[in-house]
Amino acid sequence: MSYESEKLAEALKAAREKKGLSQRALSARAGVPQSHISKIESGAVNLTFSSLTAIANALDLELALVPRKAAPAVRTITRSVNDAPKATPEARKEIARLAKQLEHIQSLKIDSPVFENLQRQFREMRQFENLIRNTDTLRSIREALKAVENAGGVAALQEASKQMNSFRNALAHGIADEERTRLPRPAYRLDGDNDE
Amino acid sequence: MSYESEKLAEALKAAREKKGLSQRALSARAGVPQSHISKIESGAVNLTFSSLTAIANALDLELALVPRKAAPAVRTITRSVNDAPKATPEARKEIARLAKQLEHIQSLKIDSPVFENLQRQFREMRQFENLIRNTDTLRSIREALKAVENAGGVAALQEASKQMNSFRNALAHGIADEERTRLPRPAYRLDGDNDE
DNA sequence: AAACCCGATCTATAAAAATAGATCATTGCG
DNA sequence: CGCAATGATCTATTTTTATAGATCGGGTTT
Repeated sequence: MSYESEKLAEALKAAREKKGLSQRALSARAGVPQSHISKIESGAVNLTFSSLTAIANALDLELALVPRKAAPAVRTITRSVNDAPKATPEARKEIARLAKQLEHIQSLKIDSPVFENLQRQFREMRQFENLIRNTDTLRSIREALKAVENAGGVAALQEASKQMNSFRNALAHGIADEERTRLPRPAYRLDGDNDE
Repeated sequence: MSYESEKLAEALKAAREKKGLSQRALSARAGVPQSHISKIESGAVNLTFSSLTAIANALDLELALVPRKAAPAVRTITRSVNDAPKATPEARKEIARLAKQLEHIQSLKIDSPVFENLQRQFREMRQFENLIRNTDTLRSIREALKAVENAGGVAALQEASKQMNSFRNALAHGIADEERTRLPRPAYRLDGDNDE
């Protein structure tokens, strides 16, 4: 296999893992069999354009043909986007557990507005999962959710929701801090109003 | 055939014609039969990655997988290269001065990691030199660098590096910003039709 | 007219991708 | 331990690409 296709295989695999998708999950999104994704990621096939775009699309990637002259600039831009801090494996794992727990509760058909709210908070919290440095709160939330099934009922859901909300807020607040230090204000503005 | 592959076909054909190559000439360069290139350009075929890279290579194009978030900026930089817009004479002049200044500092054999970092930032910044509209920051950086020789030392280097980094980021961000407000439609994109 | 180059279109064949589906060993969790 | 999910690996079948090569009509040049 060529150097190019090895790099492609690695890039696709890395992108998939970064999004926390399994091969089967990606398979469902992209409409490509899991067995084929496995082959692609191992560099065993010379995939077609349609497969490539289907998978790239499912991974929120775009395929671009860039002039060689522009390639370095493109790499710089891409890296600046990719270099956002990465979620720790522990955080990812804990979030996966939580997601599973929520699925389970959903299957119980509780149908409470409190639960819907909790799910929304969970989704919002996940947007900041890269910033999670400590999984204690997540574990605590999961503990609270266990009680839903046993005895807690709606009260347990409310406790979990409360914790989820403050956790999400804490993360969101943390972002602003980090942004400020990671991208220092230019001493001299280029021209008028830029972003933010 | 899909929308994406039609776009790809058009992009490849346009790139070939822009370079003034016939299908047979490209065929010789890329090692792909002319008949196949004809089929590809007419969108009659779902080409494989190896064919795609062979042809793209022969056309001085590079295939890039870019995060959707970075795609607008990539389109802009691509177009800015294709349309061959030139940096303003002032920007070019100021960059030349800066380069000279850096060379001079290099000759002083300071050998600090801060300086190496600065040089890298300078190279990355230059990739966006076509977008510079205001040279104030560049002049400010040069001022900071003058202090290196006199009294500033590494502290001056750090100040320059900090400014250089912000400037580069501002340029890269400015790209996306401009795209978002001025050009709702992409110049070309290979994978299109998604919902969202 | 004759000689060329262009891109599109055919034939025919070999090689490989894509697909559906089952299976397997490993790992983590209850 | 039992159960579920993971990625890799098979089988078998269908579809498609990739290739070499000839050919065609349309232009252009000599």
